[in-house]
Amino acid sequence: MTTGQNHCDPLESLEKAGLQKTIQRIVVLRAVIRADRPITAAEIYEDLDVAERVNKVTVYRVLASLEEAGIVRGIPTVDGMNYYEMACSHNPLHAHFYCRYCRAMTCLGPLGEEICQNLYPSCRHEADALSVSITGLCNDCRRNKTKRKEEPL
Amino acid sequence: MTTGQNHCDPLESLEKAGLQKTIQRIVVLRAVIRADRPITAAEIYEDLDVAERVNKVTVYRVLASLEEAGIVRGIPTVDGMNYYEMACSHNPLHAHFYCRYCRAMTCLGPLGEEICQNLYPSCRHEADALSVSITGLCNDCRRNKTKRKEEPL
DNA sequence: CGATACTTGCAACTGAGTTGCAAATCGGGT
DNA sequence: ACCCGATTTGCAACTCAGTTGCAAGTATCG
Repeated sequence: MTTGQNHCDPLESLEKAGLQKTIQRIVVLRAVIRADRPITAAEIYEDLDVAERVNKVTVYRVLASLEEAGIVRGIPTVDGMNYYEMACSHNPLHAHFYCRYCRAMTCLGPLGEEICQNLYPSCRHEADALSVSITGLCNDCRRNKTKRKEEPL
Repeated sequence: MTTGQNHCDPLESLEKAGLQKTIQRIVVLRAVIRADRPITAAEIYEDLDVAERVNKVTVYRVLASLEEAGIVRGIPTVDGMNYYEMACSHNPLHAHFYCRYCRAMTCLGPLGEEICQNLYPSCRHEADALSVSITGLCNDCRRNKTKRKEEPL
């Protein structure tokens, strides 16, 4: 589940959301699209080359406005970091895998209709987000288990 | 899903886990049991009366050792806070509801067998935790929507 | 182009959680 | 019951993701 995000056009998304089309928003949005997997604000900031430098604070603010506009989606992890992905690229109801060692987050694909049907009714509140996350060791980290010096979180 | 945690005995749990039975660990463990819903380290610290004062740092360290020993279970939220609940009180696979306004977390009950069966196989990694969390407004906060001055996160 | 509302960058701050280290406590062996 | 090494605690200082206030800059609309 790591393909097909490139049909999301930054300018078009901002237009539709009624947000001003600033360079900073376009740069951040492009970084999220380019990543093609959920990434953190810090990763976005570090991945920007000198030409498209954007202040770290701005990255946070842009992500917040993009999330509020429904353009990106935030995903929290066990260690309190927030990851962002394009909202347009998936069904809002899908599961993620988070490696507690290398801290990479991958998408496991959309949840089946039956699963969602089963989860929501049990909730007698006004729900607006459903997040399923599986934590553990990814294949790479598991393979390198014996070579590692430090311990996972 | 807020009952039946009191059968977890602090001393017995520590004994079984092979952890030293210090006052601090017992005090923190009692606070988690007393809460009868997932609570944060800060809440635990504030809920302690003068007689059972434990340093804030110790609360974090105790929770970490209790989690590692499998006595309590940590649950992350969208705003990066960690909630803890007794591991013995539920099936490890259950869903939580988190109110993005009052930040109270409640348990929605265990996930059905079919749901878990559906989620795990899609994951080709070494999974050790499955967390399902539904975020939104709880009934109290929804009811008071019109009265509120500040906005939810 | 010019007015106005929104956005950015900077610096200083917040708040959850961590770390280093000396003092206190636990618990197994005698 | 007491001693000693191993573990745990408290304190203070730190880290680090994320936020805030504010002045300067920029987008958009007429």
